[in-house]
Amino acid sequence: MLLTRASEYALLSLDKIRQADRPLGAEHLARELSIPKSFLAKILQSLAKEKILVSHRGAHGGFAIDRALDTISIYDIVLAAEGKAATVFDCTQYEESCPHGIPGDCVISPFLTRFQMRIDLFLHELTLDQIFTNPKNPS
Amino acid sequence: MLLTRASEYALLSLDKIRQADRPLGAEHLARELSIPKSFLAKILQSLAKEKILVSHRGAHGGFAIDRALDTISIYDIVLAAEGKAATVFDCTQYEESCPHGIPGDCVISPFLTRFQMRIDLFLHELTLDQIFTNPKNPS
DNA sequence: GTATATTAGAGTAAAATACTCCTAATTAAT
DNA sequence: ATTAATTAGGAGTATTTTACTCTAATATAC
Repeated sequence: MLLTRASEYALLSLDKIRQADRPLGAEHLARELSIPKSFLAKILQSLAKEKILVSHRGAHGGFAIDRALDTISIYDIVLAAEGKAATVFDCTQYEESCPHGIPGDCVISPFLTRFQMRIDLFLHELTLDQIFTNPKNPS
Repeated sequence: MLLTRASEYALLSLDKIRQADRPLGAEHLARELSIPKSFLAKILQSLAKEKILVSHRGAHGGFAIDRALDTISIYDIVLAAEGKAATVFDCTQYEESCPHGIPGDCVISPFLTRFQMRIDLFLHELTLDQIFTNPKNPS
């Protein structure tokens, strides 16, 4: 799978946070979304570290969004949540056992590069405001 | 990662097989590509089962392609090699712990579906004859 | 009939994923 | 100031997936 639960949880949390008018705590979100609390906390911390969220410590603290939603790409969210970019296939990871010897320079490399570029483009162009069906404008 | 070594090995093998004028054995391919033999054998078997390759048992046996390359999509190759379709994120796998209760029906489902469709389309449209740089027409 | 192959199924080792837990550090309210 | 609420950080663990191996059976060319 290209994405893991970290991205799923990040996106579900961001949907709740964007609808709130105050910071939401990790525990609150975990309860509302039925997500393990300490796992979610880690993910929210990652999002904060990458400036997708702002975190407020202490009582009445929590996480909030202080950027325009159309400046936050899904690419960045996934990158932050997963801790690495979503890749089609990472040759460099198998450096020791690359059939061709030089990772990224075999007959399938052009295909992999093209495929990866498609995905990156899609995720870069897509922003937070685009992916959720707007609750203010229901069917 | 979206793809695993199974797909990598499948594509590398198919490149060799398409260039050969006789069936190539698993052992031969494994040696030439520096791929573990019994693992590659499994993958080739899967490709044969899905009619991407034809296999010939016994002496002078091996694997060959008896279809036009432009009728073999990368989608089918990946499906055969991996034993399942390449998915962005499979909610149904986590059925028991879906935050929303009904897998495939939450706020991120439209995004996931759209993303998956893009990938499927790309892999479906791309065929074996398109991904390799043609050795008969070098730079 | 023997050497050369694929086929089938079960089993295993290593790596990635999906978490937990504990101990700070920080801040709001009292 | 003290306390309660909350994030931050690091280390550790369980489960699942990936990436394989091995053995026995079956088929084929010569």
